[in-house]
Amino acid sequence: MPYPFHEIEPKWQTYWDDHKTFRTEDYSGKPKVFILDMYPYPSGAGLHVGHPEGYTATDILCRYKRMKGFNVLHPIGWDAFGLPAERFAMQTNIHPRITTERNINTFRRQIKMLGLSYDWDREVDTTDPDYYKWTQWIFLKIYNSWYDYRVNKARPVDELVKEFEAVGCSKIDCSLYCGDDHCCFTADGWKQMNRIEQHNVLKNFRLCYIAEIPVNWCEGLGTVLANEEVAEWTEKGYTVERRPMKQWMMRITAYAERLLEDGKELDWPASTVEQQTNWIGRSEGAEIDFPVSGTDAKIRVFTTRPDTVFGATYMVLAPEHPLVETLTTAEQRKAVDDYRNQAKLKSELERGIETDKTGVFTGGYAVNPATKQNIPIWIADYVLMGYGTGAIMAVPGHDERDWEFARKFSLPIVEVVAGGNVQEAAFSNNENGVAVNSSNDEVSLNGLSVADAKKKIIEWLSEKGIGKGKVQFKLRDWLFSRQRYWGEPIPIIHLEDGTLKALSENELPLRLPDLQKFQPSGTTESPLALATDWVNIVDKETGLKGRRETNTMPQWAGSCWYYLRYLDPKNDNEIFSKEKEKYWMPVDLYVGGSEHAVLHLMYARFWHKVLYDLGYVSTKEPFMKLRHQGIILGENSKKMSKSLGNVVNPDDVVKEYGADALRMFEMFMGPLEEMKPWSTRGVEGVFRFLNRVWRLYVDDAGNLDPDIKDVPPSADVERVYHATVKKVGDDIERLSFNTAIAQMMIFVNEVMKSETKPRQVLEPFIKVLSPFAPHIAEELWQKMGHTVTLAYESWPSFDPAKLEETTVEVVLQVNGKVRSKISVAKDTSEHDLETLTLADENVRRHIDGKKIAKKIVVKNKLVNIVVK
RNA sequence: GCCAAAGUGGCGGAAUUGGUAGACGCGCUGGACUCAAAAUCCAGUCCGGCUUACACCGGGUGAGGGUUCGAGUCCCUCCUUUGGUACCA
Repeated sequence: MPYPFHEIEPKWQTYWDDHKTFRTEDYSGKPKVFILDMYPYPSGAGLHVGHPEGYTATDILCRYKRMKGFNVLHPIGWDAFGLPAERFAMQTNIHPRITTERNINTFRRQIKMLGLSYDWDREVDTTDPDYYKWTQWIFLKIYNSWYDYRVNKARPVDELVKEFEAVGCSKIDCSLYCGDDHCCFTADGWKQMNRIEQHNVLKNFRLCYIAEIPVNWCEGLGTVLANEEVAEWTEKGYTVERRPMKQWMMRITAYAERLLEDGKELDWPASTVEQQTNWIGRSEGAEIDFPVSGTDAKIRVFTTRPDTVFGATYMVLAPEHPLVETLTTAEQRKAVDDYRNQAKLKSELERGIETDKTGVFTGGYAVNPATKQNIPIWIADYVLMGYGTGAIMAVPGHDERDWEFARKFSLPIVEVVAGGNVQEAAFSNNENGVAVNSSNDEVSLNGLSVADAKKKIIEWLSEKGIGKGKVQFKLRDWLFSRQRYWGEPIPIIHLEDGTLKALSENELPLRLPDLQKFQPSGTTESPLALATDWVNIVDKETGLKGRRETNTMPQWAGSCWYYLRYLDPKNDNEIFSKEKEKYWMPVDLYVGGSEHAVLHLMYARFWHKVLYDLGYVSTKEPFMKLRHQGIILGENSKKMSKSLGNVVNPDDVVKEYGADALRMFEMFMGPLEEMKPWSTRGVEGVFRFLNRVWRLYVDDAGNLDPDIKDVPPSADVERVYHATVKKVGDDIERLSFNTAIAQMMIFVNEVMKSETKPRQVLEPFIKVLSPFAPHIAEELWQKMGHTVTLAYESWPSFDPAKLEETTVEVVLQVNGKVRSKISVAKDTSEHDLETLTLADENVRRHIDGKKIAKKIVVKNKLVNIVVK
């Protein structure tokens, strides 16, 4: 008969619930630790076996830390806005609120079934108006802030207005905001502007703004997607097209440098930090203006190799570049128009697949500012409008792409860095090269290293006002709006005079209106556009008619700050109390899937930094230590999927083997971070172990085994016990749960072998087991005669002296090969070891008649005799 | 193509600092208990050779090379797998 997990698991879950065993006190005298799980999206399919993996790992750590005397914050909640619920609503007209609630209830039941020690009084739900009120509040904070590059932080727009009133924009580098410096104004100039004019100046500064840009429109989903999201949905078979649309953007680019810099200090998986680094894509170089021949226009390019400017023999603009229109000559008009139309039809993806270079000549020429020569201007789709300035100076001698293009269209190739053969291939990997053919009347780079040449040419360009050093990022601003119903409404009103008006804080939450139908509006607007009563309003302050923003926030919004709401989840007056934030933050350990490496984890860091700048949080970074749990594959080592029929349902596993067995198996499978296949046999293995544990303590009648007595343990049992306490503790700290479980198995095997059942080791062993298998542990603890939960019992200590064996096995090697093993007293001297080795029969066989060249003796470990 | 991580028995994996490779579990083989089965318990299990047996010998951590008394662990080259990225100027 297997042990009665069916009875004891619900029993203890009820006990923990009734006693609020895991409720966390703020400001207890104990040291704090904040251990966070990535909260789930409560899908209709229920929990899958991937969820318990990360959740059990953190649960074990939390239960261990409680026993070690820590005040542990370990909350859970629901990332419940999202597309699946809305798509279901489109098909059924059942309100997503209803399906969401149903799914949350399922998830909550399943999570409780696993015995996870969350503080359920801190549960959050992103779709709850009491929660999204604060998501909207943060949106307003971001909207009402601007990034002050002088002090490198976000500041309230109010302060900017005060500065404008005092000194105009004289102290601000406007080019960082509106992109040109012709609009500058004095204090008087500011005061003379009307409301609309002032509004239009400020919108260039806000961290949140509306822009008309080419976005990723997904017809199938009826919404736009952020660049970061495109891959996910195209993989699922949706098509995404580029389309210019007015969308809300967040100026995450202002934080590029800090996201990069602060990321270096985090205890995160290196690959995750690197993914973010790559996504941010910092490169140093220069912006250079190339005058267009015969006009006043200039083409601005970004290059990382300003030192090669003398080798720029032509220019290339992206087909969408605004100057193409004016540059194109009559003869080239048709070819250019054809090419541009072709390029428009091609998606980014198609552009990427084609490696063959294409392009057409515009007929226009620019002047290379270094050589003063006329160089032709082409358009080609290998230049992307979205990066840099959408235009390049082409240096075919030292850039592979330019070289290919020049070859194909017979454009001149000039060597400006010596060391390669530019007629045969671009010499681009030339950081050790020396500049040549690079001089004019004013400046010469010849003979300089690449690094020095860069420095010198940037100086010259700056002096002449034709260029300057520049750091360019691949990161773009975050496309923040979605054409959906089931998301947080954006608390903004579009007034009839064309201005935007943000709601004030006391108007929050701006609730979603109830809809009867959830189909797309038929235009590119969200279904909210059809809720006319909700959408159309009259602004009380100005009397102007207005229309509410019909876009909603992306799913990431709620998860950008949920960890903060856990600190003070019921606070109606403020987002969270500052004192509580100071006490609990930062998150000490965050565990979740690596699929969020650049999305959630970067957006959350961004919001956190804005809140930090504005003084609402006290740490620069939210998540100090991050670990990813690996994906669990199906039994056939393939990704779990319905179509392959290899999906494992945690409900079934718990029904058959119990939650403790499921938890233990998921931890025993292998290292937390690795991908690993499911194995039903493996579950049975740990289930067998739990049954052995049960039989160790409980007799056939279900009572505490009378053989458990106050008898001294054997030397072996005692040693293994102390080793187990040490190893399990150490392994939990290292999140190395598989080896901790192996050690517990060794302990149980050892006690089973022994004649006696000494209470003095068996009782504390229950505590060691309890983080992993809390239900069976509580039950055994009770059978031992205890009346309250063991959750706050202190973790057993071990005696280092007891760990040490009095005799050790020493390996005897000849030429590095093991020839014999001897058992000697611990700390036998090196001299004695050597003597013993040379006397060993088997060693002698291998050294007799040979010359001993060297003897290596490592105390308590080995002796190696080297012979020739 | 580029970047990163990883390759260990029949399988999942262990070896934390360069020092006994294969802990622990699964599976398999044999045995005990049983009318029988399940469950449980005991023994064995990297591959090969030799042996009645104890033992002993050879090989072995993706491949090849190197450093070292000694390498799964460090270095070089290559192969494979997984993840990320893809004309980013």
